Amino acid sequence: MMTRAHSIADVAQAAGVSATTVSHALSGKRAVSAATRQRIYEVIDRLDYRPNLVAKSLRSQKTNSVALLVADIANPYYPAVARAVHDGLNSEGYVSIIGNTDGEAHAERRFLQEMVSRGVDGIIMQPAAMSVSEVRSIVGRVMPLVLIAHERGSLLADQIGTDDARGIADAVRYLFDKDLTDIAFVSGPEVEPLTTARLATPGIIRLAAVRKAVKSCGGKFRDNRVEHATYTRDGGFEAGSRLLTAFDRARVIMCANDLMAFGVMDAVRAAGLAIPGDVAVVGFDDVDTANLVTPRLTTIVNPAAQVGAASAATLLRRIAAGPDAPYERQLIPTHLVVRESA
Amino acid sequence: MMTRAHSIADVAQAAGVSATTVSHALSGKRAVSAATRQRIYEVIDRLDYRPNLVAKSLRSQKTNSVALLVADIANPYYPAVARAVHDGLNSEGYVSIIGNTDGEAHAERRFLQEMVSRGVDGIIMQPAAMSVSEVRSIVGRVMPLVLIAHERGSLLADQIGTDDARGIADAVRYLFDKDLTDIAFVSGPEVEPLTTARLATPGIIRLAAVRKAVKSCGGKFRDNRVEHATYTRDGGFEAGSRLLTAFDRARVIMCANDLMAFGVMDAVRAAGLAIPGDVAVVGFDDVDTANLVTPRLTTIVNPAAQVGAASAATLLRRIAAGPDAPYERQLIPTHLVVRESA
DNA sequence: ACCGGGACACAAATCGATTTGTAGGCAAGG
DNA sequence: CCTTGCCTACAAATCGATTTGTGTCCCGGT
Repeated sequence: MMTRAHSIADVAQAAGVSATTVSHALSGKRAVSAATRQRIYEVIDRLDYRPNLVAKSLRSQKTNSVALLVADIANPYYPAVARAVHDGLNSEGYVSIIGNTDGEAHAERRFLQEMVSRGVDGIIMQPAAMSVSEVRSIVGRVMPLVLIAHERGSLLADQIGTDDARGIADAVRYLFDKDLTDIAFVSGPEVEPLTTARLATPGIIRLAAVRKAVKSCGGKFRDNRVEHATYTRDGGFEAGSRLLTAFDRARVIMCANDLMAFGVMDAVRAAGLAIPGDVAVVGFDDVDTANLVTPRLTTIVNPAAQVGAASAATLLRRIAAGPDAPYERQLIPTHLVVRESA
Repeated sequence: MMTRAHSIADVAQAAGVSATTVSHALSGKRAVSAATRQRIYEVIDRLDYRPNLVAKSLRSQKTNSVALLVADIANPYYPAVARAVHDGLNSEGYVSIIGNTDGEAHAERRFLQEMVSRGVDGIIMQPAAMSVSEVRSIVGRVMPLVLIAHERGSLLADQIGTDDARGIADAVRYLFDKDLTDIAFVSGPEVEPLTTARLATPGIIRLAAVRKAVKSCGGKFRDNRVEHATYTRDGGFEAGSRLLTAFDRARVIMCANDLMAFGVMDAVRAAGLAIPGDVAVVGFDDVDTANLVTPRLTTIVNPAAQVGAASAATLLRRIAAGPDAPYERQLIPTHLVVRESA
């Protein structure tokens, strides 16, 4: 027999009071006599009554849920972000609905639509294929929205980004101190000329940071030292191979992420060269694995957990402050961690 | 000015019809004349109307959402599971609410309660601290529930497990072929005697499988070759060190997971020994990193994506079939992948 | 001319909670 | 003795959609 869950009306009837009184007993918004409250609690226990949050949400126009949109939760970087977001919001009573977009615009759009329809109280998103203004046009002006992004222009949402330039400046200075001044860089896939709409990719941002850091150290960055590749170990292997077979082979290679750095290390070994003796390698992100490979990877710490925590905290502030408070932009610092590969 | 989102009533008014007609035009449950439908669609476009899914859920008693409860999404194993679950359910219109329990009973209980109150249509859970019957007592008999677990006893829910014994048998046979018959095993933390209520831990299950495999290969498993440790790299390091400093030092070490295997490899190196020349090491899980360490780790593939996909598929079947269909139990095979460490 | 049956649209009930208006009972104060 | 006000509890409206019952109009068949 399909006994449906009990409703507040069942409780009211069993306790010999009205639903109103039960509601007030639970919420405390109006006084209920001690005797009545006692009776209600007993009935609730006995029937194992649990309030229907869907009904509550409909009435209160608040779902206590937020959406987290990332490219791919199975990537090494996102789980730490997701975990921190989860913890930050959970303690305030929010649950997280997670969406994987694979960086595809239509998936991002579909998810945003769906989340708006579901009435989430806020959205944390790493936009991959959509412009900020397009995101806003879907979610509306008042939806609390935190972007995990590097956007420079005018703000249409709160933003949490990482200060990639800082860690990169550290790294470049460190390399210069070791007299490794002719730095090569493995960036992300080549991308169509930046429209104002689109966000810059990590590869582009980090390349620019290297350029600037080299210059400010008094060095000279050579454009033929840049290789483009996919953000994978294979991409790194190919880019690394090209940098090593050139007539004037690279002696220091920095990479836009750790996965590529692992591929570069493969390429160096395949060329029969030593790390860091012949070629020094520096990564970016400091995924768990960076500390496990041999030699252990010198890299720049990209603090995923901090990004997640800051995103959650900012979203909560936005929900509390309303849509008219000025947008926040926060930069999480990055820093170099020296291990064995450079 | 705070312009609230449009409701079906707004659409009806603007189109000069009743809300009923708009609903029927959208759902197709009853006929609506072509002209009227056309007009309604235009208004919907113009107002950018999107149905409120909370209201829909209240009426239909279906939220098109499922909960995924794991110990820690930031662990290396779960993201792949989560991703597969997400994909399997998303294509059927479900969203996933994710909960991290850290393996703590009270967090598991709290989350289950919350998800029931939120009216999720199903739950996929890796129980860590709760017994199955306790889980059932919270979620109720009719809630579609898929457990990612190894439970042997009577079924109270659908179960997806991995056939750890199979990959372990492969591995043991492989080692015996190389004449490595005196196998040591690094298991998980020592645990109080099993109550019938509690589920067996991976460490216990895998240790038992090794014992059995050794016996069926005609070998003899020695109990002093077992070390207990936490499922971490540090745990593996300590357990490995103990196995190596013993008078009769181990020459083959299998581990309950890859992280421990990495720690064991550290210990072997710290002892100045070669892998696999002096000591062969075998892991379990095949996390991404297993293929990145030096030497590359020989391990047993624990197919997280398959587990996730099977969980999602099973949950969908359960939702379709209702609570009275017999429970399913599915074992995902594991297999050995030979690389360099053994 | 009458009846049967589509086709089409609307009103009202429903899902389960919250919130507001109101009313009865009782005590204190003028 | 009557007013004022507090305490307590209930009835009804509300959130936004779906679903069912009902009614009207119009066409074709006899």
